[in-house]
Amino acid sequence: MSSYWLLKSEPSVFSIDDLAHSPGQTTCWEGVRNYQARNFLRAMTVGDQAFFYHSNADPPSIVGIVNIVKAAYPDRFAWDSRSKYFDQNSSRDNPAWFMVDVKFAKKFSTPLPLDSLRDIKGLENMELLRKGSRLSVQPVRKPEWNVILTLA
DNA sequence: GCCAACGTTGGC
DNA sequence: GCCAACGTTGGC
Repeated sequence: MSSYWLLKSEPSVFSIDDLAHSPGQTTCWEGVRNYQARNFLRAMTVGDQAFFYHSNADPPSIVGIVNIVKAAYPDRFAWDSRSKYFDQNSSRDNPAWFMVDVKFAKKFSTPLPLDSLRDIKGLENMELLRKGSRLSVQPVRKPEWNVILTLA
């Protein structure tokens, strides 16, 4: 039984087009530095799907779908002192942070702006729409997934 | 640019 | 263990 997720990225840093133009249309999803988000990353399995969300965008929107193609493994950027994701508390012996690999699956012909999702029936409890929600990796319930697919 | 919401840090 | 201070996220 596969699961559904939502991944946030600032398009000025890494957009869905960047992913589509990456080698093999695949990238590692590095830089998650929040424990709850990390735990969701570790719960992912190959075959899971995720919405690709553009945060800090105009307008912030769900823009497509990616597939999880590699389950969680240590985030090596946490070990790189030159990386902005460096964390001295993460060691090779005892990694604190993890990443998965995601592959481009689909770009919606029309993005779904955050604002347009707020009054959609069936999305009332979606994490993305919760006031103050900041999780960059979040689970999506199957009914929510299906509602959004229908919209797209 | 503002600021609300949230997570983390560290003094006590 | 509490909580104030601080830093970050991300919508607006």
